[in-house]
Amino acid sequence: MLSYSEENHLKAIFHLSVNNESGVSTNSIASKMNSKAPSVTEMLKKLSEKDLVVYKKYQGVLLTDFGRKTALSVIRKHRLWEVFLVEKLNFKWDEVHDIAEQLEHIKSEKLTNELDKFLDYPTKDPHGDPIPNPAGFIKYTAKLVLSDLLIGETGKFIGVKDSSSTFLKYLDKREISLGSNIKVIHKEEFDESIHIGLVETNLSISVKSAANIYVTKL
Amino acid sequence: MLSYSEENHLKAIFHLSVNNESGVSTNSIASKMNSKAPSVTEMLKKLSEKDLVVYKKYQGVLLTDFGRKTALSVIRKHRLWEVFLVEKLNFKWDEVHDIAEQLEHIKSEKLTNELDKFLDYPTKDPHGDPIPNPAGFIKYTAKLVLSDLLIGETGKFIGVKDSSSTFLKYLDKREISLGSNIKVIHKEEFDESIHIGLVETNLSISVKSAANIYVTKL
DNA sequence: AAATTAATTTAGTCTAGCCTAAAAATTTAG
DNA sequence: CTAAATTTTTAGGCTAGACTAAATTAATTT
Repeated sequence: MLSYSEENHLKAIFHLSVNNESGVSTNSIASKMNSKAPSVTEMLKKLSEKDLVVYKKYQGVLLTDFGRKTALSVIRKHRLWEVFLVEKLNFKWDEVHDIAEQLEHIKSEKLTNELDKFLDYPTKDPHGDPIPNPAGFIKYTAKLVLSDLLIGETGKFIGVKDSSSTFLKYLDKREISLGSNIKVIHKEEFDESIHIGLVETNLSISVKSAANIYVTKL
Repeated sequence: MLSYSEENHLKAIFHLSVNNESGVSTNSIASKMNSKAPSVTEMLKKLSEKDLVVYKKYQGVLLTDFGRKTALSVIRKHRLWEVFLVEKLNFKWDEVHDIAEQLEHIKSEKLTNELDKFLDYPTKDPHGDPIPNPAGFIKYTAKLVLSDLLIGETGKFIGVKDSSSTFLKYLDKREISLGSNIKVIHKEEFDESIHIGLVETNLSISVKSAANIYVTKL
């Protein structure tokens, strides 16, 4: 039985592994966990004891298959609960993260699988992130960021990179929502802002925003 | 922000207060919590600091209004989640307790209230226990135990005193379920067993069981 | 390649929550 | 109304998980 802290560390390592095939650093984990390096070192020793990670001093850390599966089970729960909150309890996509952070630690396989069934086996959470299946398999969708589209190209908005409540609320205000088809009309050289067409309406957003919006080319 | 342990102690004190208007003993709390007296003493000091209980050494403990409200908020969540598990996720009434023990600590008033709405404002949990309203008000129903009914009297089964999974499964097997109308046909003097009529069918149960079934006289 | 800088680990401390054993207070009984 | 029994509290210890400060290892720079 893993503690919340152990599960959270596994999750952090999982997310950091995406860009760090060779090993995740102690500091990067500490920064993601809002803790300090010595706390992480101590935890890595414990996770290593339990065969959840492969850890050698000063060498960074990587998940074992078992650790990866465990992390994915937590992520699965997190994302299923997010769907539940939005689909069934009228939450907005910017309100669900903190509650899902709590719910993801509830221990009951039956609960997770019944929830999955109740939600009719969703494949994406409210931010467009894929939901792992019970075996820990994740179906990744090819994606690029909006700012990578060229003028004249159109993409379908399929996810956010920055899922901060601030950014999500901003997207709401601009009426840019998951599933929208976005066409790049023009790129302003001066301030690098990007003029986009949203089905019918045109609007302009910053490169920073555009770099946080995942799209698939149409 | 209260810890799980603090919330659990408040809940235990609340439940024990029902039969102990004058003050709940350290040992009784320890036994309900599956812990030891010194751990309870320590916790009582902390809860007292936070004005959740009134505690004087060697004198037993009672909840303050604030403590009572806090306990009821936890109980409310516990029972709402139980309803959710049974009504929406196909759980049986004997499977929900342990999961609700985890879910009851999730912190989000909005979540609780939206869940309440989603479940259409249930007033009882799957074991017949009343669900406190958001203000912490509980509507108690007059009830007596089945073994208190006299021969010839009929009662409606409205709750269980012993909600152990063993007993609940036993009731399932005997096909005695919440809402059944139960008529006492005969009481066996020899072994004190009670013959009851369940709408049409007649069956016999032990006094022990009958003392764990709450009914209202019809 | 040595020296400086940065990252990581070790050492030692703290708090929450639990425990056992011993002491103190209260209750019960003779 | 004392003496024994019971209950409760205190004292002291343990573990998990966090921290700061110091030491060590690795990486970078000159």
